This record gives sequence, C-alpha cells and structure tokens, in this order.
Amino acid sequence: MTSTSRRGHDRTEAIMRTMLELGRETGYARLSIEAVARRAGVGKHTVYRRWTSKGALLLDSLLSLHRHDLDYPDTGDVRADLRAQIHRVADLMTAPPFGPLFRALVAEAQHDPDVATALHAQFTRPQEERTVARLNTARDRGELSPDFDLDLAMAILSGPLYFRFLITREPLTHEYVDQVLDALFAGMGPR
Amino acid sequence: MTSTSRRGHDRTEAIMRTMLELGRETGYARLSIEAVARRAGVGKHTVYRRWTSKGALLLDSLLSLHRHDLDYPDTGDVRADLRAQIHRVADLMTAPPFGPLFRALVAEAQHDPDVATALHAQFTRPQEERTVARLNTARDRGELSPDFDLDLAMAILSGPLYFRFLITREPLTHEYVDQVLDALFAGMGPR
DNA sequence: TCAAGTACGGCACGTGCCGTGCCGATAGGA
DNA sequence: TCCTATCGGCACGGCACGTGCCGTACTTGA
Repeated sequence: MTSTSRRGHDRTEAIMRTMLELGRETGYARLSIEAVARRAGVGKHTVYRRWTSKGALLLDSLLSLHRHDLDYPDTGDVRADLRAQIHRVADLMTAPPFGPLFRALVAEAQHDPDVATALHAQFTRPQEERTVARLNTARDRGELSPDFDLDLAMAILSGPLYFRFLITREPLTHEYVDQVLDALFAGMGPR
Repeated sequence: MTSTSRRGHDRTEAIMRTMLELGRETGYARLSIEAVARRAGVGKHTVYRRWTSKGALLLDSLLSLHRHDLDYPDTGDVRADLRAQIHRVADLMTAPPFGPLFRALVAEAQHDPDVATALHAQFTRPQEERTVARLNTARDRGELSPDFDLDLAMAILSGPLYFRFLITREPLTHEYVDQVLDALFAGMGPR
C-alpha cells in the first residue's frame, strides 16, 4: 500500500520504541542491539537492515520523540522570543527520556563520524538556523547592533548551555538561561 | 626507595605511554585494555590493579601529557591575559594527541559518572577556577563591571569553545576566540 | 487469485574483549 | 638472605558483535 509496507513500518516503530524503553530502564550506555532485538521480538537482521549502527538507531529514536516543532515564536520582541525558545530547549534537554538519550548520542558522535554528521544535519544545524533566522529578522528591525555576527550570537547562546549539560552537569535552569541572555545583550565591559 | 617502587612506577609509565601510542594509531575509540596490556608487554592485572576503567586510564594518560602548568599570565590587562590563555587552551585542544584523546574522554564521561567526576575535579574545575580567579583580580582593579557574575563570564568564554569542539567540530581558531572575547566585552544591544 | 519475491524470526557461528582466577617467576625491602 | 608483593602468562566463562542459513509469513504484481 504505502511505499514502505505496513509490516515494515510496524517493525521500525517497535524497535525504536523498545530502544527508548530499554534506555530508560537499563541506561543508555549499557544497551546492546542484541537486547533491543530480543525485547522487541525481532531478529537482529531486522535491526541491522534499517540502521548501520547503534548510534544511528539512537538518533532516529530520539527524533521520533520530539515531533512537535521547535520553531521560534515571533512576538516582535527578540529577547522574549529567544528566552521562551531556549527555555523550551533547556526543559527538553533536562527531562528524561530525551536528556540522557541526547547526552549518550553526543557521546556516540564523538567517535562515530557518521553519527556526528547525521546528528548535526538533523538536529543541531536546523536548531542553529532557526536561531540565526530569528536574530536576522530582529536585526532587520533594528533590535540588534547591525555589525554583530549572528552565528557568534548563536554560539554564545548555545555554548554555555551545552557546557553545563555536558561538562559541569549542573541543571539547566531558566535562571541560568536568563543570565546568559542578559549578559549577551548587556555586555561585560566597565560602565 | 620511593613510596611506590621503581618497578611499579616504570610499569605505570609504560602503560600510559602505550595508551597514547595506541590511541594515535588505532583511534581512541577502538582501544581495548587488552590491546594496551599486550603492546606494553604487561599482564592485564597490572592494568586493572592501577585503574578501575578504561576512562580512568585515559584521564591519567591525558594528564601526563600537559604537565606544563596552564596558569594565567597577569600583565595587568585582563583581556590580553584571557586572550593569551584561551589561545593556548584552543591550541592544546586542537593538536593531536591531546585533542582527539580529550574528545574521547569527554564522551566517556557522558556514561561513566566516575570518569565525569574525576575529569571535572582534575581538569575542568581547576581551569574554571583559574579563569574566575583572574577575572576576580581584574574586577578588584576596576577593569570589569562590578556586578557581572564571574562564573557566568567563565561559562560564556568556555561554552562556545566546547560547543565548537564537541558539537559543530569546526576548528578552534584564534580568530574565533577573539570574536567571543570581543562579544563578551562589548555586548550585543543596539548602539 | 495465485505465483514470485521479499522480509521476517530463530538459530548458530567465529571473533574479540571483558574481568577474574591461578600459576610459577621475579625483584625489592627487612 | 629470606619474605612477600607484584609481576607476566595463560585460561576461563560470559557477552555482544556482525553475518550466514533455513524455513516461514507477508506483500506485491501479473
């Protein structure tokens, strides 16, 4: 009927669902493809036929979680829009199962170039582009300094978030996000 | 003679050296403790007796590389001192074998709490503290806004660096570091 | 509707590494 | 010199890898 058969689609869904389940229970590091296949009641080939690595399966399972769009609001106030958007991202990265799963995926990407490429293309870059686009709109309206590099602004917003998430492992509070935003807009030089 | 015997010390050194060698050749992901022991001409117990995990060995081997201190200069100009210091860190993170090894270690820390704790205690936190201490000195001298949170400033300096290093994987150029510094000091608001 | 083709679950295989136990050899300190 | 901790070497059971094969179930198109 559909381009991919009903049965095939069901298998794909079942495997990704099992991946998420088992991830929560066992911990995302100690997962084996073998265990996922066993739990899902599926042959190992059925997994290997669809994904080339554990990381690829991890990424797809992750993406299947947040089908709700992460498009920016545009209320006319950049700062408020950025704030609302980054709060949403911080909440997403905090809450299980997304948080721990995402952490594991970033780790996986560090030693698997294919996963790194896919993660960047399907998650990180779109997010970056939405941020830069919203900033661009704001600059056109005169809300921002005209000579400020918007890619850099994006990095200054994202960087400290990832830094907390991956390095210091402190909670990604709204307060922290607000501090970063304030600093970015206010600057640090002497008054 | 010493608290740890001569022989023991030699073994420790040999294992860490082999870890670094094999890391460069084989890739830091595909390393096995078994292979390290074999190459080093050492029994597996001799490794396991010293380190509880591959990540712990990775960390120690890494730390043995940069015994040169990373203390900040203090020329009286914070901005210049930060610039010089972060350039050094960026260079360190870029060049093999430190760069790829460090990447692998951060990945390891994402799913091994012990490694995460040790990495933070022995590498990340000291680096943070040195930065904050240097900023603190500068603030006392009136070089910085008195109400700016220095931990936040540190995060805004480190975050974008890690973001590039781990997420976008673009090169950590001096130019990029300078941009971040400029932005932090100048701010982004309309003129 | 039915034949051809494909995807499937189950099973087994060889390989590599894990972490541990046991051995006899070795070397350093009392 | 002797005593003891550490050593290298070897072997083990266990697990997961990725692949092959077999017989079955489903899908598709003539």
